[in-house]
Formats: sequence, structure tokens, C-alpha cells
Amino acid sequence: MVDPGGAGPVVAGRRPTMKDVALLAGVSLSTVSRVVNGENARPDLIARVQHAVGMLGYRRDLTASTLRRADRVSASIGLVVADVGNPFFAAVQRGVEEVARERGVLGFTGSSDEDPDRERELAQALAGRRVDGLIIVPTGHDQSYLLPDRQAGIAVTFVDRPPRHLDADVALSDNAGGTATAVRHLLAHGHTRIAFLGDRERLFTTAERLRGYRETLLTAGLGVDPALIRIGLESSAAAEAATRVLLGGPAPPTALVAGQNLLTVGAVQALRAADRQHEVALVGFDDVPLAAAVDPGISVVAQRPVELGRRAAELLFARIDGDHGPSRTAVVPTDLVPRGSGELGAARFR
Amino acid sequence: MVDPGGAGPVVAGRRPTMKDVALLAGVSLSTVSRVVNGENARPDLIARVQHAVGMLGYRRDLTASTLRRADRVSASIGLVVADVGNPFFAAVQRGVEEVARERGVLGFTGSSDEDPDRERELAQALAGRRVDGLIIVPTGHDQSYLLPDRQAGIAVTFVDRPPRHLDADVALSDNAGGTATAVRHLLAHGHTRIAFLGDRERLFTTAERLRGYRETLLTAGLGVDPALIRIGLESSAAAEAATRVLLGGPAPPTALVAGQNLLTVGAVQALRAADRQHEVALVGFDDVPLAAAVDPGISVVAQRPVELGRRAAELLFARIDGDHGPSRTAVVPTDLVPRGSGELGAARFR
DNA sequence: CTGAAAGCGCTTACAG
DNA sequence: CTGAAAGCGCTTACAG
Repeated sequence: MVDPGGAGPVVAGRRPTMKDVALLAGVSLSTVSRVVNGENARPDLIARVQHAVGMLGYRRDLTASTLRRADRVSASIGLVVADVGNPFFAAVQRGVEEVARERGVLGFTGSSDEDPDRERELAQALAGRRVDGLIIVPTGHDQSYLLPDRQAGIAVTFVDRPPRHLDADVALSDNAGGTATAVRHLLAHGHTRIAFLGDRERLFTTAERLRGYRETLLTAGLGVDPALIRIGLESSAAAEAATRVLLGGPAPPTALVAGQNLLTVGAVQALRAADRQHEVALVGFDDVPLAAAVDPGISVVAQRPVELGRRAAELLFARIDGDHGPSRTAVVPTDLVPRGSGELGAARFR
Repeated sequence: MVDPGGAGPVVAGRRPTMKDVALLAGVSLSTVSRVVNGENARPDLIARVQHAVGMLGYRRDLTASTLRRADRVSASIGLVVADVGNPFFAAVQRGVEEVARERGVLGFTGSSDEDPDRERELAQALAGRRVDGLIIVPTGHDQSYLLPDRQAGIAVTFVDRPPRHLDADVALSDNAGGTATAVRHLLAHGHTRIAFLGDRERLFTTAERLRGYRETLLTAGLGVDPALIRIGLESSAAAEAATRVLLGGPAPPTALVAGQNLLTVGAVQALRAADRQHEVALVGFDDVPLAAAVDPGISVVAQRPVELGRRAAELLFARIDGDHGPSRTAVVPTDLVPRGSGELGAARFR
């Protein structure tokens, strides 16, 4: 309950400033600034300043510091994710922070909750606090609001979904390719009635995964049955309900592709509730914890969310370092992980 | 690819300032400030300022703004969690953001990765950026470094673990009570050899859960066998290995208490690998996704992480609103969720 | 090396 | 209501 560093501020309720430190140490403001910033100074002055800093509990005001600095570098970046509740974005955040940390840069994250207004609010709040760069999972349909910020020197990179009405770097998963792999895998096991569970239609990732699903079926010479496509699912519970409806329909699917980790969980729950988890095949997009512990194991097309975050951060730092080349898109591959649920054959339905 | 709001800054590479806006609009700096802040002004001047703002792509510099503001209110708070990779902390973050959002306050989150230096670095970076308050999951053994920040008017609250060497509000789970419930539940099913898997020993949550485990065994008149206590486990993989060792030992446990969500996953994997998941009982502390889909279902003592985050935020905002009363501790209850793995009897071992 | 002074982009009394 | 001026807490040429 004590402050080992000193007695606290001289004036209660007011934060001590460099001026207070200078006064106490008997040096000029300039000298305090230099010592605090680790520049060269006479050893005895350094000692006096450090003593005063400790006595007063002085902390540099970074808002004033970045305001005045010529280079305006804050050694911090901002990240706006779509939903902190989703482990996928937590892993993306981790990837971003890993790279930032290697460079001695701090990351601040906010969650838009898939609300375009909030995305903009957060991005501008971070930009207004003068982060050096911004990594955004765009949820709105227009990111041109960032143009002034970027022209003013704030680097902007996107992750998981590309920006719209703004030309910028982006790191994406191979959404269509990964979904195509999932569908081909199910086709190879004899399935022809394959349903698709998807998130909000307006999301780029939903559209891409749906495209991979459709194109693969068409390429295989199969039609696309609209009754087997359930999108607009925003939660596990929604996916569970949609799966229940599909299973109870007149011509139920023999296999499911769940377009997102939370939807996979919902689909598994519905299959188990109907005790058909050993009968109806399932491949999830994006991995889920405990997928191997369930019976049957849940086959997935795994994303590499940490790598996605890392790639986005690398793209961002290249810009911060002065790269002015044309926009780049980094595509991170997906990995098919067979665990049982995706290898259930369609034979039993014949 | 166009800026619908205007042509971008007059001077490329330099962010337009209020001065630029004032010049273009033909009004004073004061008027621009008032219009930008939504204060009253003559309608024609408002229009001219807004037009200039749009033309230039002007954005208020929040660092300058909070520097000058008398009240120094930034309408933002900072959150430092221990590990973004853990869904528990993602849920805490969500709870904090929910409350902040209700108040029109933005939250910025950083992850200490259980590194005390990084905790301090992040907390001070946020404090230095003049957030109105700070919510911290302390990972270091000393939080007195925050004293100067708090005396300077930044509210500080802790969550999940109490601070050390600093008297402050904190929101905690009922760690000892929850673990006691888990142990009593296993005792009621006839187990007497109950192992405990725990995270890093230095963490408050590990210590409390271990205390709940020990005291319950002693109260029941059973001894505490050190061979059944495995702590210092930092990952699922570590818990899996520890479980394997326990099962292969000379006097193996008939039941396990996993002290944390990631450890529960590891324990489940080890039990399944040994094909003993229907034999050795398991109760996890903190819920895990898909716990109900595994066979047997995973019984847990669930925490309420979102509520924990909400409570911490409520404590914080009470301080921001001027409450100067003594420090408070909010304890959030846990809930026993039986799903099968915790209800396996010990009979088969006799 | 050190210190006095200017100024970063804003807000806010103050006078009109 | 509006505008001119001071000043928030710093950094950084500049002169010594």
C-alpha cells in the first residue's frame, strides 16, 4: 500500500509536469526533457532529474509528447476487430501483437461488434490519438472515411476482409479455395446433397465461401439447391436452429459445410440433439477447440488466424517504413484437417 | 476509390488543422472549434465551417484536444488483459466494452501475455494517452507503479485478480468457492483420489483454486497428496502431458479438477488418448466451447466472464463519476454445470 | 553540454 | 453570438 518510488505528487489532484520536475531538480525544462528521453547529459544532472522524477511520481504526458514531436511517431498501432467474442479474431489480434512487439510497438484493440458506425468511430478515435498505423477488419460497406487519415500519414491495412471504396493492403484467408476444398472432400465421399450454413450475407467472407461452395458444385455438374443454403446466421444458436430445420425438411442434406467456427459448434449441437452425428457429414470452416475430442472428430478447413494477423501487421509496418508501392493482397492458405465428421460416406443414405 | 467527402488535404502529407479550416471558411479558430464541438453558432458560419471541413478532410487532433481541455476527459478507457488468446479474457473484454458502450465511452485493449513488464508498459502507455480509467488483469506482483497515475486522477480497477501493493477496486470470480464445489461434487460421487491441474503458481487465481481444493479435502477428512497436484501448467499441451503422467503413475487419481479452461481441454485430450474418458472423472474450472458435444459431456464450474467484465467496468465508472469511498471487491459467483464427466462414479476402481 | 524561447493543435476565459 | 490571445505539457532548433 505504499509507493516505493516516492511520496507522490506535490500537489494532490494535479499531475506533476516537467516544469515541476525542473523546479525540484534545479535544472531547465530542456534538461528534464533530455534526461527523460534518454539523451546525453551531465551525470550529476541526470541523477538530480531522476531523483525528482521519483519523488514526484512524474509521468511523461504522451499526448503532449506526440503533439510536439517532429516525426509524430507514437510507437503504437490500432486494431479494430469485428467481434472480440469470436476466438478467430482473438487469434488475429495475437498475430498482430506478436509482430508489433518484435518492433517495440504497442497495439490497442477495439471491437466494432459488426457495427459499421462503431468501426468508424473506433478507427477515427485511434487515428485521432495519433497511432502510427491502423489494422481494420472492415464491417461497413465503405472505408473511404479513412482517406484523410491516410493522406495525413497514418498507414492503414485491412485483415480478413478487403476494404471498399479505398485502395489499401489487405491480408485474407483463401476463403473460396478453402470452401471448395471442403465441398470436394464431401463430394469424394459420395455426397451430392451438401448444405451450406453461412454468416451475414453482406460479409465478404460469407460471399467468398458461398462462391467456393457454388462453383465447386457447378463444376462437379451438380445443381445448387437454394433450399440447402442457409445464410444470415449470426450465432451458434442460429446455426443450431437452421440445422434442425434442414434435417427435418423433405429432402434433407447428407452433408453440411459450416461457414464459420461458431456455426460449426451450432451444427454439431443440432446433429447430436438429433443423434445423427454419425450419419450426416460435416466440415467446418475455421477450426474450433476440442474438435478432436468430439465423437466423431470434427473435420475442418482450418484457417491460420495468427498468421493472418502477422501478415497484416507486416504489410502495415512496410508502409510505416515508407513503402509507397501499389496495394498488395496477401492470401493465407487454409488446411483441410480430417477428423471423422467429414469422412462419413453418403452410402447409408442410398 | 474516391473520397466522397472532398478532395483531401490542401497540402499533401500534412494533416489539415483547424487553422486551415478557419482560413478556408473565413472564420476564426474559435468558431471552428465551437462548430466542431457542436456548440451554438450562427447557421451560416456552421455551414461554411462544415463545408471547409469536408473539403479538407479535416479531423480533430484528439491529442491536442485532450491536452488543452480543462476537464481532461477523453471518453475512453483502457483494458489490459493477461492473454488475448484465452477466450475467458475475450469474454471479460466483451463485458467491459458493453458497459463502456452504454456510456458512449470507447475501450482500448492490450494484452500483457502474462509478462509483468508488458503489463506495466501497456498500463502506462494507456495512462500516458490520458484514458479516463484503466481496468487491469494484474500479472506482476506489484501494481504500486500505478499510484502516481491514480493520484493524478486516472481511475484504476482490477479484474480477475487483485492488485498487490495498491489499494483498489477489484472484480473477482469465486475461485476458492467454485473449486470447493467441484471437489465436493467429486467426493459425492465416491472419489477420494482427486488430482488438481493448475496454471502458474504465482497467479492469484491458481492459488485460490488450489486453496479451495486443499481445504475441501481436509474438511472431508482426507489428506492432500502432493503427487496429485500438478501446477505450473501454461497450456493445453502441458496439461495433456501432466494428465498422461498422472494416469501412468503408481497410484493414479480417479478424478481430475482442471483449474482453467485451456487445461480442461488438455486433460480431455489425454483421457481420450488413453481411452479412459468414461472412467476417470473430470470437472473443469471455467467453461469451454463444445463441452456438451464431447462424450461424456464435460462437467464444469463455469465462470461468468462477461459479468466479471461488466462488474469491473461498473466499479471503474463509479470512480470516474467521483466516488471516493473505500475500495470494494465484487465477487461473481460460479455455476456447477454437470454434463457427464463429473458424474462418473469411483465404484469401478474398487 | 545547458537553458530560454518558440510552437505542436487545440480549448477557453475574456473583451467586444 | 464572434474573434484575439493565452496556455495545456511537451520537443526542438537556437544561442551560449
